Amino acid sequence: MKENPFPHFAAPRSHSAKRTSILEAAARVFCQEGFGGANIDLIAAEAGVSRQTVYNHHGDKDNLFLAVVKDITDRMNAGLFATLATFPDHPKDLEAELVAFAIRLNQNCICNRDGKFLRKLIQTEGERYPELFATWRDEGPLKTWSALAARFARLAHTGLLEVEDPDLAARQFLALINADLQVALLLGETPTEAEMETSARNAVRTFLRAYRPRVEAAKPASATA
Amino acid sequence: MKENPFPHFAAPRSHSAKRTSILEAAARVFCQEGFGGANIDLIAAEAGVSRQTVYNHHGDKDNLFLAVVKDITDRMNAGLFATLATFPDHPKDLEAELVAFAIRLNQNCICNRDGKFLRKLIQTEGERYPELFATWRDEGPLKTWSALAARFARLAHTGLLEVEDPDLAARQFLALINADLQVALLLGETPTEAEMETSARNAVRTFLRAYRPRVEAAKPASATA
DNA sequence: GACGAATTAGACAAGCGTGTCTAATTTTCT
DNA sequence: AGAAAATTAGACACGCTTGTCTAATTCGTC
Repeated sequence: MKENPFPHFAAPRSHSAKRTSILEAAARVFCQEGFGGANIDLIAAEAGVSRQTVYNHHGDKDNLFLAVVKDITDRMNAGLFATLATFPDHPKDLEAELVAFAIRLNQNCICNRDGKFLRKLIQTEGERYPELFATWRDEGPLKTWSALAARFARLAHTGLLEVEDPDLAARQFLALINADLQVALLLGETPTEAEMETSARNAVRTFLRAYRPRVEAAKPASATA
Repeated sequence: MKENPFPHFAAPRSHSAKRTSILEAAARVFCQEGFGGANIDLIAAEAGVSRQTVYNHHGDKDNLFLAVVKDITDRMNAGLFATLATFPDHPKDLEAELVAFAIRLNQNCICNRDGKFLRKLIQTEGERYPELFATWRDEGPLKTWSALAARFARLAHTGLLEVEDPDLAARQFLALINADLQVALLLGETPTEAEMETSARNAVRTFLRAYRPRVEAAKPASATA
């Protein structure tokens, strides 16, 4: 059925690949049906695996669900911080680079498959597993906000922005980024690239109108950087 | 078990009151468990009604679910437009009145029980009943945006704001209002009044910094009004 | 008080989903 | 090739849920 081109090197068919496959299928099904409506036979079928194998890998349904959430939150947080690392610390053109950053954030974190899944799982099962998602919140959004706030504070320090409360600025930046996408996201739709770009452009324009220094032009960093 | 103080006047015990009671209980259970996990026995018990009565009023589970969604969306939209009607069209103190309006919006529409239920139901079952929630979107958010946009356009016309795209301003206003509450809402928590007030204040300050006329002071209304 | 309609508790069949077990097969390692 | 481990299909028991049905009871009305 399948020839492995690296028979010596690659064990990755049976065990770990199946594990991944199960987690992905489970994520899909849990998201579409909710925990109560999810069906292990269906998960096994979508993963191309027998039901027993699902039980072998993750004891029972609860355990499988926990594994799915952990898997997604880990990937989500990794993507989040990877994208945060691309924040324009020394911008030549602040507006354009913030727009590009906002687009990356939307594409790689908020609007992608993991983002959609996580949002839905949290909304659906958040009250059933409070501590589970409390962990996620502390490790994900809270740290994201601090990290983003620190970047804005630094930009403020160089005079490019005028920010009293960097944490607030970070939250509002993220809120504005999604202002145009909220309903689509709520309904589970995935915005087009054009929509994400427009949304980012609108958000950054308003953000900068609110947070750019008001009177005298302070533009020291763009040349030195 | 229960004495009716107006035995002549009030028939409203058997039929219509039970109907309401069932819808409320069903809303609670559908929200907590999702459609798949919801249990009609539990709904009947929470409504203080026998299972058969549930089936008498709404044929089957699907029908009951549709009735619940219709009930909530109707109430939600009514509350939304009632609150929109309190928009400060002729403000003495624009910032303070916008803050008060934002608080009303959050308290009466976004953070209340119906708002929470609707958000969760849409997220949970939106893909199962696309046309159902498409109707909601067209009747609710879309009309809300237009209405709010029209108000902002009017304020811009009087010179109190400087708005190029009123629809965008409306979307961003709503996004900013929830910037500080997003995670709590996602997790199904209900923010305290103090949190809602702070969130509203922060939102309006930033909104006005972005949308208040920039250079020459156009402040005709505050004195004349 | 009596009638009719609604409600109730409970039993019931049918179907589905979980989780276990077994025996046969495939895959991986030596 | 041969041993050990993982995977598979299928059967199975068990419990839960939906939706129907019936007989008894309550409620509102006349």
